[in-house]
Amino acid sequence: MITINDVARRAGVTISTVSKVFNNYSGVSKDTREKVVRAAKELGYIPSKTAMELSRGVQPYIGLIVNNLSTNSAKDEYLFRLISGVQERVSEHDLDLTLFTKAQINKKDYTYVELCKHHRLVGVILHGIGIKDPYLKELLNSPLPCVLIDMEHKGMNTAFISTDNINAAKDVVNLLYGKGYTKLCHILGTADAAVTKRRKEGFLAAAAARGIVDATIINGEFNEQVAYTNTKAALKQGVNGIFASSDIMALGAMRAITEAGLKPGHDIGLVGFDGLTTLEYTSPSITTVLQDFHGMGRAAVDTLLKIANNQPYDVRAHVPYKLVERESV
Amino acid sequence: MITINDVARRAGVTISTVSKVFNNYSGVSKDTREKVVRAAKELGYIPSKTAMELSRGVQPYIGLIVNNLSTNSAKDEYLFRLISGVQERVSEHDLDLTLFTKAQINKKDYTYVELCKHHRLVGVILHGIGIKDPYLKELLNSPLPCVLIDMEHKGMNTAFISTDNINAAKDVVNLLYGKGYTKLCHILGTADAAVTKRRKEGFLAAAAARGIVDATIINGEFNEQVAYTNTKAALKQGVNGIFASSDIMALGAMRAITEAGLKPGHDIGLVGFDGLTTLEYTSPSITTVLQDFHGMGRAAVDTLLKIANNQPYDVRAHVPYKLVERESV
DNA sequence: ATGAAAGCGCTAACAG
DNA sequence: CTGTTAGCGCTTTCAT
Repeated sequence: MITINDVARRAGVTISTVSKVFNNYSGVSKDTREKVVRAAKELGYIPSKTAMELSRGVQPYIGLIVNNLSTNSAKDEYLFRLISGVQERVSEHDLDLTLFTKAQINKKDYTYVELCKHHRLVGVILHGIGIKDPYLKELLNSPLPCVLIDMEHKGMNTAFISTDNINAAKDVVNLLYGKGYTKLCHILGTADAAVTKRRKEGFLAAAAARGIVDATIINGEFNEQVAYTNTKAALKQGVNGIFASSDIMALGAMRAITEAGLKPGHDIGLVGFDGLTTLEYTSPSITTVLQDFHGMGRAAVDTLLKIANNQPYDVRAHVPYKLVERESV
Repeated sequence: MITINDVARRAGVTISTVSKVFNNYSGVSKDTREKVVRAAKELGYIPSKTAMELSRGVQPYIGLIVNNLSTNSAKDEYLFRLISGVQERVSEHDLDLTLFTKAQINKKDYTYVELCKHHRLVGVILHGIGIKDPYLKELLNSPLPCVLIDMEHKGMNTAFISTDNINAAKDVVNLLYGKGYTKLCHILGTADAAVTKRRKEGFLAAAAARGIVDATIINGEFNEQVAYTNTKAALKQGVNGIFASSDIMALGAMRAITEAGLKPGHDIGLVGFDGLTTLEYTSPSITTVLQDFHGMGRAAVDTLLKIANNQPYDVRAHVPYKLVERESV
């Protein structure tokens, strides 16, 4: 490995001069600078990031912890968008992203705090970690900067980022209502998820505002099959405007609807939540709330750095969503 | 930051003893070991990865360079699977994954080789980097271990991993033929992609084996719209068995077919390539070749480490695929 | 079994 | 402007 010493020797200067050149510091004559640059190029010198980090004492890594990376289901799509947004913004800040999954961390029985310290993370972005996680609390109560995506646990240096689930849900209800679907039904996600609660909240508020008090609420657990089964039952009760709390569940609902001989967008209105590409290609295509996970990823990085740098930051931030109207309403 | 010195002081030993304890070396009495462990725990000591790396001189990172992470199209799905496989296997080896995109690298005008050196990569896995890339050649000709996914450029410490595109394409043809679709049409991907060539090769070989010499070949450029347009024209020529070189193009072809008043799986056979979830949800659902990108990611990591450790490795390896038969044939 | 000391590659005062 | 020197936190001989 070519080190700063090799370059110094070749250029006939000392290592501190070489260091100055590579850090673009002033106080190096043009001549020397050129000599150094030439020597470095000839030797193919690349500064060691490790040594820089150690001597500078900086921690140029941002962690992203997600529940699972290999579910192999369609809903991975938004996780991908999240990763892509985080990665993009991290690299714009000249930092590196380090990706972790919950399973992998647990296997090494690290706590999250230990993980962050060991990996020199300035902070960590979390997604899909349930509050039941034993180590989450410790992390949130530590001074380590955290940004939670779609989660709402309080912590000391913690911020939340999500879609404005309440208003999005209201928009959905208003859309359904506006199209004449008034026998409303809401398919819930898993009960402990913050997004489930918020969307339900928005749904109920908007329904009430329209004078609807007999809306049906069923469980879907963010699962296609469960949504399918329960929708089937709900259809027998005569609902005609279904708002699923996730696209996966909308897909299940759609199957139930079709099998019941009904036609979404005609006899019945159906809206999902997430923005999976797949919903564009079904027949009929399904209306959904398009969440900007890429944007959330970017925002999360910025917020994290603000926290880390003791700058003022919003504890709760929303990223714009878009209600995409398709054939199913 | 708590360092090894703090622990040593507290435990009443020297840092070399602490180091030995944390590396599980022999030559430390049970008593001392316990003292050290206790002191470390009390202080919340976590060893610095940076310092370990520097003093050991090791490079525990594996790079994954992809063309682009933010295309926001359905085909991101397989990229996600690739990342997830790489990440999983990398972590099983107790290494870290560092993710790069081509755009981001170019912006910093690094060559890939420089990037790898600076980021202390033991090697790099590449996907979607065109041979026209000016820095790719340099990388391949360097001693740096490389594994290429779906690419076929030779290099000095380089291996390729992909689906067995030729045989998969043959299987597709045989399936279509077996179902009675004999007026075959193949929609090509972008001309310079290795996978395009291989799939075409398989298609032609299998068609010829069946005595079909008048197969239609059209361009699709891995683009839904292009595939749609060209399929429309091909349909007028009377083709009835279409093999698209990617699922995205199959989606375009499907639209053309439907608009022409034909019914896939009835009047016409349609098969895609990739395994996008979306194809499961279209009506009719579309038959496709399911590629195991997760497995490719895992295999890539293993191969990379073999190259890095001077172990024998297969320059070319295939990961099993699965022809998933659905309603479109 | 334990400790002293050199060194990994680089940065950053401080001298000259 | 350039060089000297003391770290950064840890590993690793080599003595003791």
